[in-house]
Amino acid sequence: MEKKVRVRFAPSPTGGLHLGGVRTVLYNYLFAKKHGGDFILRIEDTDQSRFVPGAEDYIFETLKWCGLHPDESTQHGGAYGPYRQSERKESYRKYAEELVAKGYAYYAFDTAEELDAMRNKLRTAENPSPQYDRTVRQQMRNSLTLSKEEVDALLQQNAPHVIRIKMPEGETVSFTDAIRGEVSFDTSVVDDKVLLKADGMPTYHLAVVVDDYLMQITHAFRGEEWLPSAPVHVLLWRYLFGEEAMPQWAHLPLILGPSGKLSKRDGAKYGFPVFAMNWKDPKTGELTEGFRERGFVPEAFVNMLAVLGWNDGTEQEVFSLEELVQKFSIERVHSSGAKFDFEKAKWFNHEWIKRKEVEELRSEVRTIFQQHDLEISDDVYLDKVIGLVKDRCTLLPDFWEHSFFFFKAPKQIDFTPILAKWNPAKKDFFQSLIKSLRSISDWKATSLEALFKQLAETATIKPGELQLPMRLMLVGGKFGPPVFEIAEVLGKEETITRMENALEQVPSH
RNA sequence: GCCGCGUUCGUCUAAGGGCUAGGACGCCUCCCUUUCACGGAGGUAAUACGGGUUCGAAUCCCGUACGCGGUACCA
Repeated sequence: MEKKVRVRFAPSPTGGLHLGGVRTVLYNYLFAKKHGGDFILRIEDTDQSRFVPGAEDYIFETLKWCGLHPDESTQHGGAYGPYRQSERKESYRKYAEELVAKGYAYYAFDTAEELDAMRNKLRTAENPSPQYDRTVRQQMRNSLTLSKEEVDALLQQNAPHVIRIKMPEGETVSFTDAIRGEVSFDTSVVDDKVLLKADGMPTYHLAVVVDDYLMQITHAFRGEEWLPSAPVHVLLWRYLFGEEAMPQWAHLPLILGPSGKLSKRDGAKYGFPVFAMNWKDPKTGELTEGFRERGFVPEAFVNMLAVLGWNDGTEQEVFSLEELVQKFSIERVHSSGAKFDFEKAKWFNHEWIKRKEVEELRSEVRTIFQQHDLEISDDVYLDKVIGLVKDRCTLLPDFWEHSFFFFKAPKQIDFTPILAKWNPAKKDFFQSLIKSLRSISDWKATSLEALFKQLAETATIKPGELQLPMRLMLVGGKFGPPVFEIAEVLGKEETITRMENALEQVPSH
């Protein structure tokens, strides 16, 4: 039977999208694509106080860069919209009221001060975080302790209130996690979570259940930090829509930093990015560096993220997005957290730069050069250069140091590496080399090398002793690809010009 | 504190009762190359601890330790 899958990811627009968040989206995306299902993105903006302007656009831009952009058809209009929870506000209250009517939830009128007072009173060394649970709800101001008349009156006059779930006592709630297998909880130790806030917005707990039901979500992968609240969600499904209709869940392991959970701070502290793209918080002005700006190609970023906690069982490590879609399976996702290793991330980028076609790198490399005030118009020449140096570049900005000399003749040449062994015979050699180069018709690295060696033999100088001077003349230092390949790309005119200029500069004894 | 989830080289991982625990990153050595890389060949290094079950345990069970997460009108 064909599987009809609809997965969802609900990024919060409250500040960037860290590695773990992108990976969650990625796994949801891979699973949906593999099974021919829809990949729905829901925007969780029910906490207006934490809303950060621009964050939503940032999330969509990030996913676009990664190649994970949801289909327009599943994101705008369509049968399951709207996709922004603030726009769905009205639909939640109804379900919360239904729960109250059925006796599974209750109104609570406690003020923030009253809640504080309760927690302060109950706090002890053994119980550092007192919960609003079955042991205290009878002492609080809610529809379980107040008379029906009082409750009705309070509701009538719009007294601020929330709706809390009434956790049953002594029940074991369990469900099967696609990664961890059966997980169970004792309801006695779970608190009476708020479902509907005083401002009428749902909390995540109510929203996720209602939305998953309304959007007919079949599978939902989310971070491990949600595991402890899973029993609340199971119960809500049971009370509202029936547990059979509940989506298949998978709780993804966390991505860890050098010391504990990966944080924005780690990035700054250890010098690696933690976001896909640069993110500047408009409220604090704080900038978090992105992989894109650091010089990563999206293929490498996605690849690196995918295998941080998943593998296909073979020894393959480099996967394209298409391959990942094909090979991904949620069962092979690890249950333990993975520490992020920037060195390995760089290795993936190196691999991808090597694998990518020259044309695919063109615009990125052009951007790098522009950052060094170098505008390149000749695509054919640029392509040759990229083809010659891409194997030596780990990050995109490396293209500059590995190829700037193809576009700028060296102004000053450091001759120190060859000075000690420099002599008139060598100078003669290069002068006759220039003469021969002028008349050579086949300007290819192999031909140039053959000619070079032949002339060296005639001059009875070891070719090896002449290659370094040649390199210095062409690029100005001890770096770059094989010297004759440089000459080939540079072309006859430029090569000869550079050699002549350099020969004039060599200090003679 | 309580609840939950985890634990194989430094790191990411393979091995789902049975060969000398395999691969990759990093690091080291050598080869190639009279630049530097790429590439090639080697090397280094792990089943947290203690009990069971079994002819046989990294693998199954129990306990301990450690790590992480949760314990908000945040997601």
